[in-house]
Amino acid sequence: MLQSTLATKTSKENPKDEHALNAQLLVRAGYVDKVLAGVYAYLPLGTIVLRKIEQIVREEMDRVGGQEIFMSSLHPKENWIATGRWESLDALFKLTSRYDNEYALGATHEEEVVPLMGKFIRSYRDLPFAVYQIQTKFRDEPRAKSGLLRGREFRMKDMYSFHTNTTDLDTYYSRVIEAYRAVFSRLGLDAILTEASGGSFSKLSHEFQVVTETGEDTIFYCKQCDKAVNKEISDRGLCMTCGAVGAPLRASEVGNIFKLGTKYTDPFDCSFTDEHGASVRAVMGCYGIGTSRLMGTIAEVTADEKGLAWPESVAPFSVHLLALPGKKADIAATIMTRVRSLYDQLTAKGNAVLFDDRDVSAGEKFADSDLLGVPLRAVVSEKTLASNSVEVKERKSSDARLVTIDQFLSR
RNA sequence: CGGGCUGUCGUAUACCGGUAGUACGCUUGGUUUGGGACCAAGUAGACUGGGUUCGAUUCCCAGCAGCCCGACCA
Repeated sequence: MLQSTLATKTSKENPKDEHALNAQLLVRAGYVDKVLAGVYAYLPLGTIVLRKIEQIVREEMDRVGGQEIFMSSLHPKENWIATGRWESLDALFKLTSRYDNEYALGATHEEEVVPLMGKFIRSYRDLPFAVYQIQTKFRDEPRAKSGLLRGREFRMKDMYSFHTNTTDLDTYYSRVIEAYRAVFSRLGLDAILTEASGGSFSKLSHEFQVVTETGEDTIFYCKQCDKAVNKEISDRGLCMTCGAVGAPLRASEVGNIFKLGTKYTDPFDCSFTDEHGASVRAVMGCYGIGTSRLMGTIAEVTADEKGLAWPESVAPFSVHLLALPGKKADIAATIMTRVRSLYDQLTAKGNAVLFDDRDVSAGEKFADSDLLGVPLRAVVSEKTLASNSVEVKERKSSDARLVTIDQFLSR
């Protein structure tokens, strides 16, 4: 799109109410805007990035047989009473209507998905299956912090699998681990499989952790096993596999998976009839990925002192085209004609191009380009046109090179 | 939820118990144009509620909001 028509602008100043790098850069570059502590609005650029992240997650969940659904955010109180979490989950947002009815805002969806899918679980022939959704979650966090890494309203993919027995759950659980690896790999992240506490869900769980100082978790990483253990279950940092002492690292948890067993099928009596005619409780697993936290984490770990630097897979555009028309009116007109034509051709070939056609200084265009973090920058000026070229530079590289327009178009 | 810090033009900041200044932004005009250009003019501000005081943006109290540390959490 044309940068002159982009609905947002960049800012030179860091917002004073943001301390975390991801939030400072995302706000300055106009990807998001803070609404409340831990609550952000997604602007045009941020919406594209979030959507690209969620599409990658969606594709990998589909690949392991997940069926996408979309549950409600407004929940009946009774479901949360049934599991005891109306009282025990401190972070649950509760609200009272003008008719004095009480509701919960969805902090997670076990209380919804079990009664919902339980309506269709009758026979062992109906199992296994997995359903997932990508949705906004609400958690009344006592302390929102670190920009997009810990919000009170945030985006999450949550998948729930239903099985006839724990062996079948174990098999599927392993497949999801591989699906998660694929997600993080496509997002350009090095996510470490980490053994962790199951919290209120189960004895143990697995997390995927991305190493960053802004992260809230401390993990002990074992190089030999390429695995880690969360400090919450191992104060001494011993590897759960080989027993070696791991290196302590700060990390951001971008995924978390649990074997729930019958913890949630019990209270809702979610059962099926087995081959022998007996009624058996269904067994569950649940699998979360915080997609808005992922956006913050990617921003955080890829940024440099000049700004954001998105990996191609989630970047809002693949090419940032800068026109530097210069001061001579006749030459400037020629340059703008040529660069508009180049923009049209790139777009026609399916490139997502951000075209800086604004009438601002070259320095401002370069600075904005670095801040926005589009993976490839292409500059057209009097100099480059003299050799019928564009100057190309990867955001993460400091070397620019001249490439002929034909080569650039056929890259 | 405990502890600490902070609330001033759109943004970032300064000063002050006596009519609030600077920079950026924005508007207009002119000069500029390969790393956030320059000149001129204009634009716009003290979180809310109490209290002290002749007078409060400044001091005190409360509320609200934000940030940081801790506890908690995807």
